[in-house]
Amino acid sequence: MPELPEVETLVRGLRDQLTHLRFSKVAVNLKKCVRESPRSFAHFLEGKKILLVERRGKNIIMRLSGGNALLVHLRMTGGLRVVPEEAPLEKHTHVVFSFQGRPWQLRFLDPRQFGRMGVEKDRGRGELASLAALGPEPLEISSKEFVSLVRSKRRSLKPLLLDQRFLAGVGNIYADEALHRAHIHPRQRSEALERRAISRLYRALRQILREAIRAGGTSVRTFADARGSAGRFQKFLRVYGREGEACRTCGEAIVREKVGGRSTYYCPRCQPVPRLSRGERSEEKVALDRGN
DNA sequence: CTGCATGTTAGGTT
DNA sequence: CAACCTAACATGCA
Repeated sequence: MPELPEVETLVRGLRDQLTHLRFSKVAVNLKKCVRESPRSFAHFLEGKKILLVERRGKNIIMRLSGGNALLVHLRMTGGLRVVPEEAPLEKHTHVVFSFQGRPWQLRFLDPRQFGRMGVEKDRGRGELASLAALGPEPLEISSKEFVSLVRSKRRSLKPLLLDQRFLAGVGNIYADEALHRAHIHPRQRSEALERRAISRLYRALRQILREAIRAGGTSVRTFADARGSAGRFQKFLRVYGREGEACRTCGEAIVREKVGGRSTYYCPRCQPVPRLSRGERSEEKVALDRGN
């Protein structure tokens, strides 16, 4: 499940191998992966040069000449690999890019077929319309901005962290890991979070993301970098996927629970249930008095 | 066989 | 409008 650190890992590998290359042939085997018709997609790209490879949230952006860009979103199980052209086509290979003067290919694989790509022209200053709604990058936003951003919302923290309009790039794994490191319960309401706790979350989130990038991402199921190597951050996960196992901080059993419709792992001792504010307590009391 | 997992979006409700 | 909920997508795995 590629989130910010996995996409960043992939982008770094692609940047090394693809910058300055020119597409020679683009073959689309599965129509729905590509926003345009396979013909116009391939025709558009063939002959174009890759100027830069970058990341925005969980999106991969390959900048081409004339303000054009190839955008790729891996969703849940998508992957990009650079392989020798003679390598046998792996199952679920849906798009194959070849390059002028290079004996290897870039291949897009995706067992679940949720990943999407498309070409797009920017609206000036490199701004891409399909990325306009994304929130700030967690590794670029300042602590001050983060505090006011959290304060501007009235939601539980877990679904808030997963909302790409709030912050770009955080997914289920790193949301849980950051909340655990910051000692904050996933159901804690953003509007009731004190400044010190918001700062803790800010630091925890950034630390986790940086460490995960350094480890080459987390490979829980399928993630691999551009050369096909797995990440190493799964060894450092403290809560994600560890239901029933001992918390590495306090020994308590890690709990799994749905929050905002998503599986959420946390330590009930390190991340205590948020204390209700005065107003919420009285509402609770009214509900109890009504016989709930 | 059943149900569940992931990320996103669309659609509807509160 | 903001927040929230559910379904849909396709496949592999327990």
